[in-house]
Amino acid sequence: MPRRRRQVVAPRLPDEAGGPEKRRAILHAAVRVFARKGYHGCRIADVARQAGVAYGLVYHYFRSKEELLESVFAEQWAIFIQAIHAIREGPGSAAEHLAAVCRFGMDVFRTAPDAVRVLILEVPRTPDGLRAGGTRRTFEAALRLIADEVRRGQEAGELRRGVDPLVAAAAILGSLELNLTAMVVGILAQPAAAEEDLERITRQVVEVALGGVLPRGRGGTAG
Amino acid sequence: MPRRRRQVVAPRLPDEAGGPEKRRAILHAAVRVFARKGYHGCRIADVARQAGVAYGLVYHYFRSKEELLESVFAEQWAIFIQAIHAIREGPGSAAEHLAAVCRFGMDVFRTAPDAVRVLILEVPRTPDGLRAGGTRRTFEAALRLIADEVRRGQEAGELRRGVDPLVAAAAILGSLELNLTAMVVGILAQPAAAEEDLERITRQVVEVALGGVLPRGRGGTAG
Amino acid sequence: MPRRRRQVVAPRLPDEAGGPEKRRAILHAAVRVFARKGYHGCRIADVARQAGVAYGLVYHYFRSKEELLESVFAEQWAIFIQAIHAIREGPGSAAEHLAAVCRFGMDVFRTAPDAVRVLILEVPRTPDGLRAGGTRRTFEAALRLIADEVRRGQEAGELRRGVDPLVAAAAILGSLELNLTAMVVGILAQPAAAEEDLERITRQVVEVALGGVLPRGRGGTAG
Amino acid sequence: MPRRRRQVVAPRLPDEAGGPEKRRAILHAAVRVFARKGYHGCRIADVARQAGVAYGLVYHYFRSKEELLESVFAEQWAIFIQAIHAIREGPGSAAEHLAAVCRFGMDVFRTAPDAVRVLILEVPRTPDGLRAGGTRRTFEAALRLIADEVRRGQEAGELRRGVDPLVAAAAILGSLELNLTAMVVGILAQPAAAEEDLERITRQVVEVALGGVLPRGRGGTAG
DNA sequence: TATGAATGAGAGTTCATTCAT
DNA sequence: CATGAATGAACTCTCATTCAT
Repeated sequence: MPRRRRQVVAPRLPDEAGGPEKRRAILHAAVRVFARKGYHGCRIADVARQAGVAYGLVYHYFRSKEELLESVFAEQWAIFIQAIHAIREGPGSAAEHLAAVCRFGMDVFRTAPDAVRVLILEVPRTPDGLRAGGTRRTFEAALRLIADEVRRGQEAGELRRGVDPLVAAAAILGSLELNLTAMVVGILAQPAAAEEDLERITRQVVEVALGGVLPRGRGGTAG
Repeated sequence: MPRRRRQVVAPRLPDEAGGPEKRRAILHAAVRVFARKGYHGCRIADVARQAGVAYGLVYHYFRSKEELLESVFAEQWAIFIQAIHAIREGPGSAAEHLAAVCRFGMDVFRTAPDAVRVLILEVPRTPDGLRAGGTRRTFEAALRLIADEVRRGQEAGELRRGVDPLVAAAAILGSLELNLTAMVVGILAQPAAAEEDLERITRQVVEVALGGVLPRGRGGTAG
Repeated sequence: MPRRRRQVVAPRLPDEAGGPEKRRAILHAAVRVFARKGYHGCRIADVARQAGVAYGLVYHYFRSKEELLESVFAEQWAIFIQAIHAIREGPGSAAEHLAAVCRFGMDVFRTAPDAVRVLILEVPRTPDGLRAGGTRRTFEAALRLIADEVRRGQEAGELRRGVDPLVAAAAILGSLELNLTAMVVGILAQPAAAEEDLERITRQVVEVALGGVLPRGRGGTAG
Repeated sequence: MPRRRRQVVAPRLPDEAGGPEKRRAILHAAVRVFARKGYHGCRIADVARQAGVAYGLVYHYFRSKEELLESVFAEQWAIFIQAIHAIREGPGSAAEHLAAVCRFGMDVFRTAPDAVRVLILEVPRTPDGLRAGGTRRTFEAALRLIADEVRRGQEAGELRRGVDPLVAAAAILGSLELNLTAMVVGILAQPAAAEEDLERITRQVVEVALGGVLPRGRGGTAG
């Protein structure tokens, strides 16, 4: 099996969203502040100070604190979803695509741990969290996108059949997420860890997320 | 493969440990209220009203709102960890043990969806969340417990070697958690769903969490 | 002038007020706790703990926290007023009587600094303080008692005439009080200071309170 | 005895130093409210209402209720200390200076009884009162300033030697304070009293504070 | 007498949001 | 666009007081 993974990753973090410079400064500051103090633990004033803009300007660009978080979330997930799309349209099998998705997530953590921190730990804290609103829709969209890729793989005979693609997608994303969480909170290696450590963990996460823990060739499952 | 899973499960929800009756009422009410309105979205008054006690009594038993959440968390996870221990000491292979753990998580959701909701969605939102404090320690303990079981399975030759047990444990718990999340937020079936739906999902979650999505007998991994 | 002061002092601190033992324990504890943490800075629970009695017992003996403070105040001032009476009825001139009063105040501070602390710093903090209620009446009574002694001295030709006895009384008590305050807060010597230091300060306080700062034999006043 | 006292007084109440208009309004309102209901007996809402500003604005300018009281205290004593400095640098003997200080205190009471009420009755009741913090330092500074003037008088031979200047200073301020207290609580004349009453009391306070109650020409002291 | 769990009004503080400039 | 003073509702926590035992 070829080791040419990078060719399907295509991360290319767009280093800006739309809008004027100060708006981006606020968004960028929000990521850092949310990551450091948490959504509920920070004040609009903190974001404004971090962005180097006046208090009131935050409200010029965002209707409310919640909308600010949603914007952060939407922007980050847009990147993630965009990456998934790029990967899907790239070469490789469905399994390779899914692996590339995991790999991309781990890479982003290496590059921008704050953003991952916010996505993983803070986003569900918005007043209605994943229960309703744009955040939930975005989350569901990502899940279905992965599930769709699983289905394609099943149809192509590359992936095991008989598993609900949605369950499989949740398992893959969940594996990725909890491993990221473990890194975020310091149970696994920190983002500042040595390159090879991160690389090794990444490889294992991909391996387990897709291949499970059971030995190859073993018949049924454990349950 | 035999279908005698229940023999290793041994859930036995203890009717909530120590403390006087009113204390337990408050704890129980907190689970419901946190589940319904979220930790940040509810007031102590809501908990007191739900418990049918006076406002001040909450502060008679718990130092602060945060401590109340931590107590809920500790109590719920104690149940989960206790179940893991019981499962480990029961009969069956490591793989069966891990499967039983997943199964137990899904069962609890069926029995007490509010508790799962709080554990999954609310706990990480305490002021310091998983970053520090007893909550983080409890989380890490559970993770290491699972990892230990994985290691035992690897040593016994029942599970694939070459995978960091901690990574594998995070993958298993993450699969479980995100599938539960998907159910909690309604993307997958609700807890009120038909028995057979839940049973089917449970089986699949276990299957994917442990066995991955790659077909049996296939050699390496996808990445 | 004779140096036989002690003969007119007759302090004799009654080491108990009426009521059962536990009541006295509470009163005694209140003095210590009020002295250490202040009336508004302490809770009934603190007093109960210090007294070694149950929470509710405080309310068995005292109608309210305020009544507890008033009881402390009344008891302490009763001692002070009783001493003034004893001094008045003892031998010596009016000036000697007044000096003995000051001396008594300083002596009590040496013996029971906590009690003085409460009288000086805490009593006026009761909800209505010196503005109304029994506390104010007690304070006024003491002031008038001193003023009366001044008047007697003036009539006997021992003290300067032409000064309102009430003003003079306030001046004497004020001198005493602010010197005690300075000691209480540590600007002057602490109660733990060497005997001779306290003795010297006491002598000077008496001297200045009664004799002023102007040199003897000088005609009018400075103003 | 010359009646030219006013030349050394130089009160000149600065119309309350720095800060925007609303800040001063809050400070001014705090003086009135603290004077009327006491520090512990009033709520921030009372101050805000009295100042005609919104609740939250109090916290925009002052970190806490306690800081508000400290600010009131600091501002009032700044005026007092400034007056003492002005008096010291003005013409006249040390005795005249001390008399002018007493006179100034009495004058302020006539002009702004509320401020005096707060200084006398409320300030020591802040959580740590005179025991620690800026309040205690300010108090000590004033005391030492007076003591210094006493020392100068002693060195110039205008005042009796052999008295600790600090004790003498405490006696003078104490005389002043307790006479003010007696006026504040209504035992002596009210600030609304006739001019001549206040003038007479003022004269007597000065006379007693500096000259004591012993007759002129009498040798030793009473104690 | 004695206990301490139970009560609930009250107040300090925070901070998202608005608005005049 | 930009600013930051001004607003006030909301909420946590405290603690004096009551009461059943």
